[in-house]
Amino acid sequence: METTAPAAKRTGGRSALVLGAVKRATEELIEEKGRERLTVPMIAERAGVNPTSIYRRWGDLPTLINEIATYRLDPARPLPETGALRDDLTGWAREIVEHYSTPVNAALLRGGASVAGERESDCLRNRRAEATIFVGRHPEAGITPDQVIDHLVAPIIYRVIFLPWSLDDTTAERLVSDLFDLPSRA
Amino acid sequence: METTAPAAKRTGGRSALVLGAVKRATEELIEEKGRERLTVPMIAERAGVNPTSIYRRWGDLPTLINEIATYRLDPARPLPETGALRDDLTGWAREIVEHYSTPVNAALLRGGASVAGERESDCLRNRRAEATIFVGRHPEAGITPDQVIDHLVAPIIYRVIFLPWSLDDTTAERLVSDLFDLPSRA
DNA sequence: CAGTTAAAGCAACTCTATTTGCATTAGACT
DNA sequence: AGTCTAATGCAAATAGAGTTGCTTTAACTG
Repeated sequence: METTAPAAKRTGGRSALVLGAVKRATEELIEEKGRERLTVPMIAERAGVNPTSIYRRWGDLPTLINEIATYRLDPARPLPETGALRDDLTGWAREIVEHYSTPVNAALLRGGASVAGERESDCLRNRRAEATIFVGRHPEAGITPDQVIDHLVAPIIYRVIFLPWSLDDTTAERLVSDLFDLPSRA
Repeated sequence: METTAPAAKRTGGRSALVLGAVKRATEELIEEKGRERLTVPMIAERAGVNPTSIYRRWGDLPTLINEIATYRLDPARPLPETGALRDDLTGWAREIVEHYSTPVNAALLRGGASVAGERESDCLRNRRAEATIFVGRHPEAGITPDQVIDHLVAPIIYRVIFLPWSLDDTTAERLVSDLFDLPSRA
């Protein structure tokens, strides 16, 4: 039986080159033309690769886009660890805002959005994992991963997608501030 | 010169029928197949309309989807007006959650997301207008439209798009509660 | 209740995405 | 090195999207 992944047999050399070229080409083109005007042959040409190779590897464009969107922000990068939850989250949120301020990444996110829900393709699942790490370090703060998602990640992502012009380098701090300081109101 | 809009000349009768049929067909199909596998000819067939008519009216699929996504939640519907901001927002948020719990509307939203940013196609602009009305009625609460967007609308939309299974009928209240009650923390 | 013409239909055509079978290249393993 | 075969390339075939010119229908106007 093969519950264990089929495991790609050839990962280096030419295959890796193609992979990289396709990835790069997709990123460039999605930024230039946007998700809606992107096609597989277009990517293939830019990558100097045969379209067939793309179809055979990924099956279709949505799959390709989703894969790239998911792993763009390195899941292995170091996370802020200042000792204070608020500072950790501020640094982290800043990084996310900055990341998605790049047109490439914003475009990829929108592409990811259009295929989300259909499969297990939540290209932001890594963000949730990271949020969990942060709050786990400071249980005394009484903040839940869900709250971080709802009040920090969600607003950023929402604005990236629908109101990109509204993002600036004060956004992260403002949101963290809301998260911690929203006073009780009558 | 025609800087002034061409202005549609025929709005009733057959035109209206086509419009309705196309709208309905698009909604059905985007739910069935998802944004990515939707095509104009497909819609035309389901609607019993000639593809040409769609191309000529809307130009392309993204435009069509965006238009439908924008006006799905009737902008003229009555808004909650209980006298208390918190209750208004709770009712409103509930309505939004319920709206997007329908697969059709969720799919349309994702479709809207994939074309957002590229044009003035913020299919959620009406939500912002509504938020402004609510906080405008209760300036004493000290809540801004931006905060409503960030902490109420954004989390809902985020979950609709990426984590649809996480929405339930407690979501709206939870978010409003966070918005009002998030205690100050160290 | 005509006349005008916007909007829809139709059909042939173009263009481009996607598929498929086969040949070629080159990773991985011995 | 040599073998096996996964992965790519190539090219022809298919399919379906989108375009265009023209015809027909029927919504508005007077």
